Amino acid sequence: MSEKALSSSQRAIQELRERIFSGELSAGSDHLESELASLLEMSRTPVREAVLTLESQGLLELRPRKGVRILPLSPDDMAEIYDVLTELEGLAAEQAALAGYGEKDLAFLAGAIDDMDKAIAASDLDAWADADDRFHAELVRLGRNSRIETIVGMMSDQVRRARMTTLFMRPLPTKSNEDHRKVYDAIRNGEARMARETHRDHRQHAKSIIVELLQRHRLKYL
Amino acid sequence: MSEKALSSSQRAIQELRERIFSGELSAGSDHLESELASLLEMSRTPVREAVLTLESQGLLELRPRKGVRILPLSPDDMAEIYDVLTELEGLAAEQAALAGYGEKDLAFLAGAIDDMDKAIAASDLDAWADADDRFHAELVRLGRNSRIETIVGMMSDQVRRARMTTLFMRPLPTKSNEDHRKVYDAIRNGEARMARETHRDHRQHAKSIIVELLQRHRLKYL
DNA sequence: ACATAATTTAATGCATACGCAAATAAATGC
DNA sequence: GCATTTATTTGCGTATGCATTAAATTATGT
Repeated sequence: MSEKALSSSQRAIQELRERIFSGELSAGSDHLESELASLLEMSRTPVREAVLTLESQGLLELRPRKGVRILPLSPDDMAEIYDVLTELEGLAAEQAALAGYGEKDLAFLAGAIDDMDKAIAASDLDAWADADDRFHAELVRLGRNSRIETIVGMMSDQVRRARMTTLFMRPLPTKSNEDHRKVYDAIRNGEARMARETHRDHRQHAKSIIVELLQRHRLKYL
Repeated sequence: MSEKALSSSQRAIQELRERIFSGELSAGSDHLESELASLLEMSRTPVREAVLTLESQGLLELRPRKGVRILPLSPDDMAEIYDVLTELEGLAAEQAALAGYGEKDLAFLAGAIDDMDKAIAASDLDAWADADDRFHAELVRLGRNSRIETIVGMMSDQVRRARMTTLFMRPLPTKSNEDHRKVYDAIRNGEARMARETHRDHRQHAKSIIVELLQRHRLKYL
């Protein structure tokens, strides 16, 4: 078997991430290093390293003597993040279109789109969100820019927790998949400009929906 | 006086950065944690923290038992980074134009442009690079997206060392400032699309010059 | 009673120590 | 002489303890 004995700091990163996404460590809450250490049943050292890493990824903030604060996201933060995603994924879509991928290369992307259809048919929002993540991650991968992959990954993480909430507040994203298919087709046909602009519009649309939703519900922070 | 006693890990980050940019820690070189610790005259703990931070910023890489490697940049890396800068600064320029800044708000930006002119007149490339940095940093600041500021800062750091080399290999960037002024004017006049596209072209032009320069000189890594 | 100073508390930043695992060198077998 | 095994070294990951310093609390003077 491939039993991978991962180090304590790796485990700390992983477990803290999970607990942040699940909401067990809720946005805005403060936690002492020693508290997290005993929670994860390890010493402060690996926790500290994990916390530094997660800070650089924008998930939390170190406030000396106050503890580690899980960063809340305001509507403005969401807008910022979606703007970054719009630009970088837009470029990725363009580059993917220019790469001249064949059907086989795009099979995974197509699969994610199909999965989203299925999830919508089954009204399974978690499955939809999962497939949506795969679509966006794969799109960026096809763009072949490792920096963009990293940045988009970080930004996606930051909105993951907040999206959980908003996902259940809005109607089923049935129209969303039309956009995805348009992006797919543009990439498949090498229409770079079309791929970029279609995806841009898609993301900007998502941004406005979410930001308005948050503001309408007076959710100052998530 | 404002003597700010900064912590050892802060100092480690700062000093390591300086030594990376100066080339004292050259690209591709490996260094043991203990080696860096004695270099900075502190224990391994703060260097370790600094090294983790710098790794997340893309300046170096941790290779267990091999030491920390100062990351070299290939022409492809430069292309990746410039693509990211193009997109995000382009958006920043657009947003800055939409913000409706007055002359006072843009004074710092104008100052940087003037400094570049002076530097070129004096053939002072270091001063030019410095003013160019200020221009780009200020542009991004005016775009009012803290994530973009952070990312652009990181990407600029990554190319800083490499740019030192290329700067002295190419002709004086006299034309460059025409672009800067066009961007300035577009922002000043609220011409969002113009601001974005002018700046995009500017960055893409810089990208092609540098990448071709590196390839022509067969510089595989910097 | 209020403001300020002194004292205590407690969380962090850092140094140090140690065990493990990987890399290297030495030794043994064929 | 080469390969394989065993010993040795060495760098890293983690734990732990202490020093530092910011915050909280109490004390003191007006």
